[in-house]
Amino acid sequence: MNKRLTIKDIARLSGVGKSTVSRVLNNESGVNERTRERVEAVMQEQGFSPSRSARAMRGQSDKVVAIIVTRLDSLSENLAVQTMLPVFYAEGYDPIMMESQFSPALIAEHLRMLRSRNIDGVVIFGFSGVTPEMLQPWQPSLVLVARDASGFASVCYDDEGAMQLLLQRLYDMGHRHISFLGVPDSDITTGLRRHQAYLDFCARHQLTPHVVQPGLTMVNSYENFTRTLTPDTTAVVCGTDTMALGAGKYLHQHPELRIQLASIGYTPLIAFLHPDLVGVSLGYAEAGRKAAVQLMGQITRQAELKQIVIPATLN
Amino acid sequence: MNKRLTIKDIARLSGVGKSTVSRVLNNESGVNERTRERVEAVMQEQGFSPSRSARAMRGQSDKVVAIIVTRLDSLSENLAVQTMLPVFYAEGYDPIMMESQFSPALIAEHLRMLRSRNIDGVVIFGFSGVTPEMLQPWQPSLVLVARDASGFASVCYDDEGAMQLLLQRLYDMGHRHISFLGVPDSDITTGLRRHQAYLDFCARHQLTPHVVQPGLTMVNSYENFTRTLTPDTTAVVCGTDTMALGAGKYLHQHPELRIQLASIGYTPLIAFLHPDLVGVSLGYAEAGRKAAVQLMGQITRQAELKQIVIPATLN
DNA sequence: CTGTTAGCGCCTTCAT
DNA sequence: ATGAAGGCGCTAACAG
Repeated sequence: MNKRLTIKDIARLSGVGKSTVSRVLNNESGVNERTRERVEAVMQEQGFSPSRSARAMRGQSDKVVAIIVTRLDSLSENLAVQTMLPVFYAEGYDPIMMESQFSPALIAEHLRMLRSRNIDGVVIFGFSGVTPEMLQPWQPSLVLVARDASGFASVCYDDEGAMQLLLQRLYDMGHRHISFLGVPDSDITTGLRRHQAYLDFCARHQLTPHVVQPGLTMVNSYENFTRTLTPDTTAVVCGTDTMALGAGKYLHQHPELRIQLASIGYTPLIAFLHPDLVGVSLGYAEAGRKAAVQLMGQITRQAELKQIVIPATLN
Repeated sequence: MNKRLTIKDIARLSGVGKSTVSRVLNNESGVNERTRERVEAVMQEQGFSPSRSARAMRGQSDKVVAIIVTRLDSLSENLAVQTMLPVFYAEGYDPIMMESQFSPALIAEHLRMLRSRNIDGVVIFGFSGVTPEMLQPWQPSLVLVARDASGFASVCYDDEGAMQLLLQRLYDMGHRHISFLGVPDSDITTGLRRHQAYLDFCARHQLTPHVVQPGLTMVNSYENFTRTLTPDTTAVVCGTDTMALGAGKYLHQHPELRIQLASIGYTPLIAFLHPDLVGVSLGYAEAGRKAAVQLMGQITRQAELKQIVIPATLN
């Protein structure tokens, strides 16, 4: 590892002082155009890049942000992270990743190590169990995704809107007996909110609700699918695409049942396996981008702590 | 943001000199036990943690490694990354993530920015297109996953072994006419190697091979499934679990075909949708852990550049 | 406009 | 066993 060159070297090589090099580096005004060009040329040809640690020490920030996902193999979160990375890199920030595994204790531990690590900001994918108290110290430099909490910046999905979109479409298709196969209410967003939106729609349109909330896995959904069926049922809305997969398997095995399936969450897999399922997309990519931009705003420009809602779209 | 305390503060608070605090911090020998305890107590109660940037500048490393995945939403890579993260954190290294999107150009660009960023090491998930030349500068502090290259440390899956395992099982079940539905040979590992292993097995057991390699997507596999069928065919091995999903959809739609499905790659989803598919696991979790340990070894202990192969296991 | 001079927080001789 | 002093690469006053 030959020693990297420093601004001092660049200064010497281009016959100027260190500070001038520093000014060029930071695009500061007040540098002779000729000098600037000369210095930049030298930096180019030497492939010079300033030491982050040194800059970090002088200023305050390491230019590092953390992204805490619930699980690395969560498809929806991945789609969001995918769009945040470029935003962070574009602003010169390094994103480090951590997994919370749905454990508040782990979140707390991670946040502790992040503080000692002098991180600039955090994006946290929320879940039932993260309390505002534990996030408090990070409030100014934190963006919550998929959950909201008063006083915190957040990017949320429009659960009500998504369910509304789905049901309206089914209604327009002529369905009047639509069952709900969802996640238990213990999960605020994927469970309670979607459940509630379903009930609301039914009330508004004088439909008789029929609800089953067996759990959140494919197996839960598969094994309890029959419970969603009344003699009149013509359509079933699933709370998540995972549940739709469970329901879909049942329907594949019972082709005689002519039930229209619908679900919140539309993945390539679902589209492939169940082409005529009615799905809404929650806008993960959009959410990721917005969250990253919001965090950058908070960190670099003291932007206000907005609570953003991503609109859902029918597929 | 109240300014963090420094070793100077700790020194003052515990009535010793900066250097003593530094020694305690680094567990250096030659410090009076009493003094050490006192200093440690103060650090504890003040919740002190040294500035990484300052240490980094003072010659040590930033303790940052990069993980370059092909795509964040690759399930197999996620499973591997999942096990590497804890290893890195345990050694005090921060893992930053990047996506190559199967683009050699992107890899090159990332590596360039990583060098300027003064990263300590890199894990790269390989794919056809990454050439040893572009990796050369990182050779001592690089671990390749899913590909190998002479002179580089790597952690690979046992494609031949996996295929062998699969075919042997089918053979033991009595199948003598087994078709291969795989990825094109342009992909060295998931395509060529598995294809070759299939041919080898057929030759050894005097079976007539029947090969179809339409592409790597579910749709490719679904639309070309019939081409795998000869009048005698009783089983089909799929090169990847993705292809198995395509084949599985076709079979679900044609229950009259009694074809035994098998595939390399065994996911919870496959297990759920096709319980009687014969699958082998490539050992992603194991691979991730090994890769991380190997990289740490190279960085902190100049460990030799081993080429590790993870054994496949039948499910 | 540009060079000089101080440090930032830490580690490392070198004295004590 | 411990403290004082110097310097890592950079930025931010302050002079010229």
